[in-house]
Amino acid sequence: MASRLRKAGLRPTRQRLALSSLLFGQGDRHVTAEALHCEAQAAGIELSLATVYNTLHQFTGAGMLRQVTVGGDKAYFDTNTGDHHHFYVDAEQRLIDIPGEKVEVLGLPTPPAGSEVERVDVIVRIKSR
Amino acid sequence: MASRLRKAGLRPTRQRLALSSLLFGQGDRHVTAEALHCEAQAAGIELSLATVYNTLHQFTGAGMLRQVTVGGDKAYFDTNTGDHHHFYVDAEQRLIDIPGEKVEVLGLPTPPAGSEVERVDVIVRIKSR
DNA sequence: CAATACCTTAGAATGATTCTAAACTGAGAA
DNA sequence: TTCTCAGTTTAGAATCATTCTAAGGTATTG
Repeated sequence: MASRLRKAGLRPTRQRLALSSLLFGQGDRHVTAEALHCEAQAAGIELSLATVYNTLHQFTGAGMLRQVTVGGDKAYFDTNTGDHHHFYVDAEQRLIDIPGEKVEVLGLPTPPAGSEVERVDVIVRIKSR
Repeated sequence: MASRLRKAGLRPTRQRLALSSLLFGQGDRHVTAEALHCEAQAAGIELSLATVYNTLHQFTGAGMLRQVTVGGDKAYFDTNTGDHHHFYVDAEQRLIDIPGEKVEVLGLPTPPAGSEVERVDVIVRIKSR
């Protein structure tokens, strides 16, 4: 775990190690800063909300997380950085992964001259019937 | 213009008429509340920012606008409510429409039991090369 | 162990958006 | 026309996620 941080140029501090294990110790997760902070506190880890924000951004910069934007008021961080998309359950403000291999987006125009595609996000907004 | 508002169950007030003409008087537009407010002021229309927010939401509720979420800190409102997608130019925080007819999203899994698809948003994030 | 560059943090600051409560106004009734 | 009232507007306060500041810790290297 520490080596993973070192490889990213980040010192393996107590706080970063703790957040790493919360984030990457289980399967794929979608967390908000606030939620992760609560979870850490509940696990007996003392750290400030600012540190959670810092860490999430540093991990994102290092490619260990991806930020997902769905439009609620909060930002989500996804531990799955591979090619995939999302269902978004509006009523519960919850994200569900959609594996990327199966999905294909056809017919996109070429981007404006001088620019290139960085990423294609597909968000399927769903509501209960 | 007034009839359009009446049809939506909204009184055609001075403020709503003015914002309507700014929004729908030209081609398709992507605006933020702040930007629309500035534009109105520049056009000599006195109204409060709160009214701009109220109006944008009412128009959205009436299906005259669609809210687009790209993840900056502001919300965008799109006068094009038809089937289409977006390029998002991160560096300029600017949206560009992608006509919907050409684009096809294949292979999406069926949504979780009891829920149904409300909308599929495709956002192509582009950066300058 | 000492030096130092990197980290963490409490609390303040920011900025978009929403809320509140009071004043205003369109539209139908009288 | 005037009255009435539900629907509107609004200034300013309040909220809330997020970022900033500056002061105090802590890995790491020599």
